[in-house]
Amino acid sequence: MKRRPTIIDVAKKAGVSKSTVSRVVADGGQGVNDETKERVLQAIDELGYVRNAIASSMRTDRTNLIMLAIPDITNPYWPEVARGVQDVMDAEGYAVVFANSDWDEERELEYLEMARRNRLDGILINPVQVSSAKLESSGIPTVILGTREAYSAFDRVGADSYVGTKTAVQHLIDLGHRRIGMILGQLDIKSKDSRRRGYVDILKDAGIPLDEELITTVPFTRAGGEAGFTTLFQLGTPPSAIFCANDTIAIGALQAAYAAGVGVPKDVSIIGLDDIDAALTTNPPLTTISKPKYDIGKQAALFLLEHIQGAAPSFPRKLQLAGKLALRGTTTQK
Amino acid sequence: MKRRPTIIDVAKKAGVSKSTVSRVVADGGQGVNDETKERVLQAIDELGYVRNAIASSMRTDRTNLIMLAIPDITNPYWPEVARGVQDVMDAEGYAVVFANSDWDEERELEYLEMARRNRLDGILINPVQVSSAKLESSGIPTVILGTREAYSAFDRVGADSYVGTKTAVQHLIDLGHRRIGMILGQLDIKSKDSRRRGYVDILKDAGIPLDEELITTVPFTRAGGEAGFTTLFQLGTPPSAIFCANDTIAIGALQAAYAAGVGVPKDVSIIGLDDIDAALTTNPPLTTISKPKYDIGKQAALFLLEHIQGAAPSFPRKLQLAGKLALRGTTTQK
DNA sequence: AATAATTGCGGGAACGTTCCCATTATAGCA
DNA sequence: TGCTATAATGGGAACGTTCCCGCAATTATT
Repeated sequence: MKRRPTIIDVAKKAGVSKSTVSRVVADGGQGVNDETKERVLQAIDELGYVRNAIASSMRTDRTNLIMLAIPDITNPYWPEVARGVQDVMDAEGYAVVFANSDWDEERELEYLEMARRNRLDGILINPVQVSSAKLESSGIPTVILGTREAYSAFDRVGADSYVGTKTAVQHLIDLGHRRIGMILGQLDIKSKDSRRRGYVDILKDAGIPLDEELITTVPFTRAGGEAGFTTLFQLGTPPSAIFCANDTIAIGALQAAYAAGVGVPKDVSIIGLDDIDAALTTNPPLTTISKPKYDIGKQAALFLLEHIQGAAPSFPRKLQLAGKLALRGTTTQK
Repeated sequence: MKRRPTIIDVAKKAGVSKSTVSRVVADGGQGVNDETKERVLQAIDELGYVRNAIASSMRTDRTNLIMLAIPDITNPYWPEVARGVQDVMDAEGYAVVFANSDWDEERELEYLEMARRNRLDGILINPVQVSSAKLESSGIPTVILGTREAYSAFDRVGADSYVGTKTAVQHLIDLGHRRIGMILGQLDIKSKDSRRRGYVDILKDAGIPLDEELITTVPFTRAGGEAGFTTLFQLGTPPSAIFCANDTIAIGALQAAYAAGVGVPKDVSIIGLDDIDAALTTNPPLTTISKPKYDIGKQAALFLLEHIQGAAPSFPRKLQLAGKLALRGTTTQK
């Protein structure tokens, strides 16, 4: 294995000191006159010198690497968020390490340890079970994806599910629906669900009495959506419209309706939340609240850059990006 | 900023040399007796020492980092491949940096440069335009995702689109179809298309004459699929079945059929390639050839590990994983 | 019992860069 | 003209770990 040229080799060839080469390579030539700089760049070219970021990191304690820790990259919500993160960080010279927590605390902790060991400059995480204290004690700048109150000590960026839910249910009310079902997704985390609050509040605003039997809770899967639809349609008076906690559930409900010979949107309107890719491929295409996934990733990355660069305010921020109604084919007037 | 404890601090506290601490931390205690090892581990615990992987890398020239370079993480084909890569590398203690080439050579080259600068241990890449010579000159162990002949000097892992196409068209033939259309996807790369070869060969095997007007080429988008369907259905004698170059095109064709009042599968059977998530959400669910995306990622990662560990054979390997027919709702007997 | 091999441990040097302080020459100001 | 400030450059040390060789003690072999 041929030894790679170092800054010392470049210095010798250009007839300058290693400090001067470093000034050209790391500081863009600041403090070096143009003639000297040219000599150095030429020597770099002739030798095929490639800077060693590991050695730089030893001295600077900066790696230009961050971690994006999410539950699972194959979940259709996350690739677009990831893309927003990557585009911002890439433009600033950072590389992004991806980690899948699989909704498991032990994995979350292992990745935290990896981040510490590798001296990563920052962490973007959609935490599942890891405690806020553990995140803080890593000593690495961290921004939370999602807006859970358990992490209120950190900057948080997420979608506003409360407002998204209200928008969705308002859309159904505007279409004349009064008997509106809701299929909630079940999480391991016992959190106060913003979707439920949004639904309850918008019904109250509209003067529609709350009927608990119109609310059912299922796993966040398509099969869960199918089960939820079946439950709601076995009621004495089924709902004329259903709000689903996310698109995956909504697609399951849509498929269950088709299988049961219930017309969508003719007999029941269905609306989701998220606007994943598949929402455009159903028949009819799914009406949903579109979460700005790319912008969530982008904004979280911008917050993290501020922390890394020491420019973040000392108080934690909570940024909730509003979703927009994506009116397609699964909702219609009662 | 409090200085973090180093191996020297641990050595002092445990009453041993730094070499002994290193043997405990890096070699699992090999060459250190149990009593000494326990003293070192206790000192590590009390001091909260965290190993510095950057310093290790300086000495070992190993980072335990690899790069996964793909065109775009938001393309529904790639998250599952990525997941296969991550699960294998994660289990071996490697972290994975993700890169999006956006089908642009300049970006590909920039990421290669980043990989060199950061002394990454390996590269997994679905190359678009970057040359084989450039990949070789990086000096970093590299495995190709996909099986393009332009990269025959490297180990390659991909799906067998030739066999996949033959399987799909054979399925249509078995259902009695003889007038079988094909919507091909257009790439910037002028490659000999294995899908086209598979189609031509299987028709010849079945004694069905090739009719060029049954072949149309569109962009790899849903809109492309719509346009391709429209073209084929404007023929004097439309096909009774259509093979689509990937699921995204197939979903577009399915939507165009619905919009044109053409029944699927009653009036035309449609089959895709890939088995992306959305294939399960169409109505009817898409019959397709399921590429083993997770296994492609996994196998490529296993090859890369062999290269990193110096255990790879000196001849390049080409591994093509067969797809399987996923029989759903868009194909039926003529 | 003597010699050879193995085990356990320590200290110096290497890895490749950045930072800091010192020196010299040049430019600017009183 | 003399003094001060600035620009350009160089060399030593730091960053935190691993590797290598040497030494001493213990175990195994002849």
